[in-house]
Amino acid sequence: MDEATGLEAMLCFELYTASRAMTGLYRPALDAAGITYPQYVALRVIWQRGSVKVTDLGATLHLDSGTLSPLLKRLEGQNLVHRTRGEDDKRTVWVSATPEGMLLEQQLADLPERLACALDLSVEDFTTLYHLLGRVRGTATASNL
Amino acid sequence: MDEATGLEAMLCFELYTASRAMTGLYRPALDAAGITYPQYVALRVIWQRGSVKVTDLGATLHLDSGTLSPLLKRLEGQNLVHRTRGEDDKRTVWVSATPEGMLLEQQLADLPERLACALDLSVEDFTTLYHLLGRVRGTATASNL
DNA sequence: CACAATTAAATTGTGCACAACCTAACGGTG
DNA sequence: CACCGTTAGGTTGTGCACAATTTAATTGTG
Repeated sequence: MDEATGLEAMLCFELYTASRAMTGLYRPALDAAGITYPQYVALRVIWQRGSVKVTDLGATLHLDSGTLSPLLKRLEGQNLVHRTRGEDDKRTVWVSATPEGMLLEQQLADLPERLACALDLSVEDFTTLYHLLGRVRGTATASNL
Repeated sequence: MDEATGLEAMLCFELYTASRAMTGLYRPALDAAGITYPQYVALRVIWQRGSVKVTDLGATLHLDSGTLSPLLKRLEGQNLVHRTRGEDDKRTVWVSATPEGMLLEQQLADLPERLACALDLSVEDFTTLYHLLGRVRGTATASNL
């Protein structure tokens, strides 16, 4: 259909570009808040759970400590989160939002809904896409070729 | 459904994780070939078109020179591509595959089909997902909130 | 209790994504 | 021809993604 690129049939490429386009949609609002998209999704988990172990955060976001350690350090540097070693198990680090970090939750509360609307998908298409993506992630994660 | 994360309703997060899971599926084969996923998609365009201007490559992949310049430099360092300044317009740089780079095309020829099968999606689901992703990318790229 | 195996984070190193800036080349107009 | 605005790539700097290694704390077993 389009000009020949050798990429037509690659679902992976569509995922790759759609994902980047979508985070680009979040960028203006997140820039204004002074955070990045990965920082934002980490904050959402922290907001929701109150206090999270780094391991659990990583399991939820599918990110390892190599990504999360510096990311959380930057959030801590901005006074958005607080980190403390576990008292029972001193290996674990608990992350929670500071008062300043909690303020951000209110400021960004309408963001996902607002941007989902900007996509101009029907509820059916949105739901279909959402579930197919979940299936792809599940299968791809489970696969060990 | 899952444990509460504050991420349930975020299509963007599903895209973000599904995309990373999918490129992870490509990783073993690409590691064996000595290239990364972004290098692979760039090579696919180069294989298809024979010779490409950096600008056109960037338009196809939705990447700018800040990403492509070092990426192509690394591919050139591996003797997979060759870069030459345009004769008519010396600002443009043409990229093409070396013989060694062309060999890779054969070696990786069955990759997308093989991995698409690993996803275990019906043809209908695959097509639906593919087109919805295209719509999302199009809308998200066009939006300027 | 001592010690090996495991686990949690952090660190290091490579490469991508993207913004901001820079330089060279081109193209048109006076 | 000289100048100005535009275009093509490259460079720099920040932050993420991920593999591999390191360190410290914990757990299990003899």
